[in-house]
Amino acid sequence: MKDVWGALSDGTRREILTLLKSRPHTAGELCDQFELTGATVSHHLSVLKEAELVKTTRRAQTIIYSLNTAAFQNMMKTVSDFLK
Amino acid sequence: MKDVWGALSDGTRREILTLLKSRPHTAGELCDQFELTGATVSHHLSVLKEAELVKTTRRAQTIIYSLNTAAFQNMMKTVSDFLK
DNA sequence: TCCGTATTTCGATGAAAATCAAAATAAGAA
DNA sequence: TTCTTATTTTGATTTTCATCGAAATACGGA
Repeated sequence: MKDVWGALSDGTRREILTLLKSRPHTAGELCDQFELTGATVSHHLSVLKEAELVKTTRRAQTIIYSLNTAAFQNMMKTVSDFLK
Repeated sequence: MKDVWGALSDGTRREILTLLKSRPHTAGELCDQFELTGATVSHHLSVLKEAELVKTTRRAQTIIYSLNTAAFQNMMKTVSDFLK
């Protein structure tokens, strides 16, 4: 049950977000970018999903992950409000 | 060797930053706000310092911690650039 | 120099998180 | 329904992190 800060604290998860920035990816495509097992990448994806930093849609057997830009906007607002 | 995201992933450290938002505090004053030992709070302060989220000045025996607002600005810029 | 206060560093411990291999689930095709 | 592919879940292991008590350091005052 991770919040957005916890989700961002891991380097692999930040790399995943960077990949998703260019375009949506399937779980398998993301997997291929790392020297990690599918189980591990799937775990990171679930943390990102829990924090609502990514969204998913299913197409046949594949699950497509994409950025939830709203979450980033919220984060910026949080930081911006903090500084006031 | 924690970065800004790692530093923000801990709730106690975020509370420390909130306290520092109102005014600078000595290490001892910050300590008094938590049910944690001085050693533990000192550890959290060192993580925040490493991430450059706080600055310190020494006055006699006491060390005064204050927010480094520039780091927050940088963070906002990073997130903002990411979304472009 | 010796003492007291403030803070940090060290070494150990328990809890949380990352990771893997293997089993389970989901969906479409044969 | 059985097979294949894509992905997740489970259970175990390893690694990282928060935490503590005790020892060490830094500084100013007597």
